[in-house]
Amino acid sequence: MQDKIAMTAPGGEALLFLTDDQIRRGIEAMYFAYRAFTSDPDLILAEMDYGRAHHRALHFIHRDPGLTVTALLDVLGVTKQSLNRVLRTLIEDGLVDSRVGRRDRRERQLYLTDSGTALERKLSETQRARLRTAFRTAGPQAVAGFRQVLEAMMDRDMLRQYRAFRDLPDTP
Amino acid sequence: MQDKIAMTAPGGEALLFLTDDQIRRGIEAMYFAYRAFTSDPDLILAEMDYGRAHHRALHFIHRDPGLTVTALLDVLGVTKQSLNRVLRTLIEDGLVDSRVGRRDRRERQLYLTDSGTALERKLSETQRARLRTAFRTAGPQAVAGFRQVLEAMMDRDMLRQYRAFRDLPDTP
DNA sequence: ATTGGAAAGTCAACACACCTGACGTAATAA
DNA sequence: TTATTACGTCAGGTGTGTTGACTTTCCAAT
Repeated sequence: MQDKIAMTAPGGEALLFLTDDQIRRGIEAMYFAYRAFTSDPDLILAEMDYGRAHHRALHFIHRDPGLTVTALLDVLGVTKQSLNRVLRTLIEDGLVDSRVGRRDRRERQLYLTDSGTALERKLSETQRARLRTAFRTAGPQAVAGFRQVLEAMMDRDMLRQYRAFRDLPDTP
Repeated sequence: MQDKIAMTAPGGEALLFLTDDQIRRGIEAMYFAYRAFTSDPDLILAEMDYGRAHHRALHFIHRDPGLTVTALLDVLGVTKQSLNRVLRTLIEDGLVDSRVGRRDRRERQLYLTDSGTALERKLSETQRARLRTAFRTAGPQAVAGFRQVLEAMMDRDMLRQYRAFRDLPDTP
């Protein structure tokens, strides 16, 4: 059941977990797991003519209420034209509130409305449920390894974004 | 550095790794890691008017040479119209060879040509390099956990596809 | 031998999410 | 005053996915 993961003596060369085949299995694991991971919210989103981009915007606005458009652009890594289309529909539909920046009035600070919060919760709950089950099944040690490997895969920029939010207040 | 992962006595309730915040971090880890994971091949693909769909087709044809269109459709989980557009360009460009099925002459069996093999290798090498580095950094225990959690996240169908290829010959 | 149906391929039309480039407006900073 | 930044928008394009309708090829059962 458990793959044999073995190391020879320190400095050894036969690191079974670095085999080409093991690496290939890692690649496919990423592919299939990510597909499963996005499938649940995709079903909900499709019903309301939204896509993953809407989900991502809701997620990061929820995580850091009051963040500016530029900050959101930065964390998502897309162009402003692309984000704007998504953001406009979310604002029109009353899920996101765009307020003039407090320090700098050029900036727009983004907040979820009540219904925006509700949809974000509904979408992420499906993913949380999946991850919770997977975490429980795999156990704490595996979860630690899961996060270690994923973090080691990230580029520096992404790792920075990933680590950025530890103890932020919910309302600035 | 290392997140505190703790369990109380068996049957305990304070499973820190199942905290809502820990789950959220898991969600973001998936998002950022997958983005990093696909960014390298995306750069290469963009240069040649290809996309991820082309990469995925090349990958699975490489993994299981001679598989039928239906089998590929099944593993990719897309419609035949969608796959066909991709497959047609790959065949036209001489990267994939489509041969009439041996058992059933209605079927098409798919093979990579030499240049197809070369491109698949070029694309996957970027991912393998990233994963190899991440695996080496995180260590064998973490890699085991990484795979355990990802497998636990998959749907049954995907897990079946994922497990399907262990000791297949390269040429049927 | 004819028929039913599966496998494969094709055409059309559409939606979504990304992109580049160019332009305009408002507000801060030099 | 001028330059820069932040934001929004128009236009045009690509890749990937969808439904629906249709034809051709071919195996298999009647």
